[in-house]
Amino acid sequence: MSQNGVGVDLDKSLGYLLKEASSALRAAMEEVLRPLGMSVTHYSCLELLAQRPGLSNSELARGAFVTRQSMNVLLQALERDGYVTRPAEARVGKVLPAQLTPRGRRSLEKATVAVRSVEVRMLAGMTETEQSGAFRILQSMIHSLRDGDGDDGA
Amino acid sequence: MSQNGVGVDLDKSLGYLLKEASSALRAAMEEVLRPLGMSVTHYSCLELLAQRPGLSNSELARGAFVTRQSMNVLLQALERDGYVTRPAEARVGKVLPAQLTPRGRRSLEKATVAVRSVEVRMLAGMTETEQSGAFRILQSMIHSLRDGDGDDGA
DNA sequence: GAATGTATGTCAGACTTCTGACATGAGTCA
DNA sequence: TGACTCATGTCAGAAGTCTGACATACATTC
Repeated sequence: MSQNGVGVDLDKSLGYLLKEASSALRAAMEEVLRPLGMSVTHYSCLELLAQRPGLSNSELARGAFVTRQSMNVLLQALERDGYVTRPAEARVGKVLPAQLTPRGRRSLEKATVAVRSVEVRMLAGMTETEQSGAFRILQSMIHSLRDGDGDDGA
Repeated sequence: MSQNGVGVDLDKSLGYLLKEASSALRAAMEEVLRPLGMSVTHYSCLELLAQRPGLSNSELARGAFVTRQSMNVLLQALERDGYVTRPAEARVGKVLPAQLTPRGRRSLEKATVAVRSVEVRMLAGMTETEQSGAFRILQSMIHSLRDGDGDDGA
């Protein structure tokens, strides 16, 4: 079970640790959202719409880190069940701005409380300084990863 | 596109940022692994086996953050294609220790190089101190999230 | 020794997400 | 105006992952 001395040192890889943390966060969120009959992507979509009303399907997809095809499947279900509304036709271009219905907003309320409790638990034992340090570091990672996106920027 | 002043402040959520970073890492890994015909889970499985030969299906699943059923599907394919071997019968219990074949090891080599380059890119612009800080912070998050796993430990 | 609890490997089916493809609309540029 | 590029919404099929279930094997307890 412990290190075999091979040398690649998975135990010390920040990438692995990042994946581990993200996995733990997702699991914790799933756990508190399940009783509400909501998946993480489902919640993400609603939360995004609450904070930025009028987001399009593609924008929601980017915000929830899935493809626009996946988000479309979800959005159609949410629309069918009355959590979200979209105009039948686009006022400009093809973009259909989505809005939460009162039902969607109501459904989101409990979920937000549950998710926030998870985030609070995650941050437990970290000082303010450490939290802002984590913020900076994660942003640095994101920027570095997206910077050279396969093509060298030479 | 920018903050609407609603108040939940997704932009400042460490949970969201963690998901964003993890998503960027996964995307970067997929990008370099795709030319090698390998998925992230596929690579994770091989890397785990290289570092800890003899891991069982269930242990590999935990290491790659998927269910043992998902890992089983992958393992059977890897076995069929000659990247991995498992004994036909368990020497003790039901555990079947898996091993990389020479072909599996060869296949892993290029992938390891590719993935390491991604990790190096991710860490670019971070000092040693920041990296160890990131390490500690991520571990703290993981521990806190798993600590109270739904039931209060009272 | 028997009963219980826990962990494993595996099969089957359902669900989610993805890749590929197409048509449409806006913006740019000659 | 016309050609070109880019982004969007959407459909269809494929691939990956999950939940549920079952049989089996070990450990603990009585």
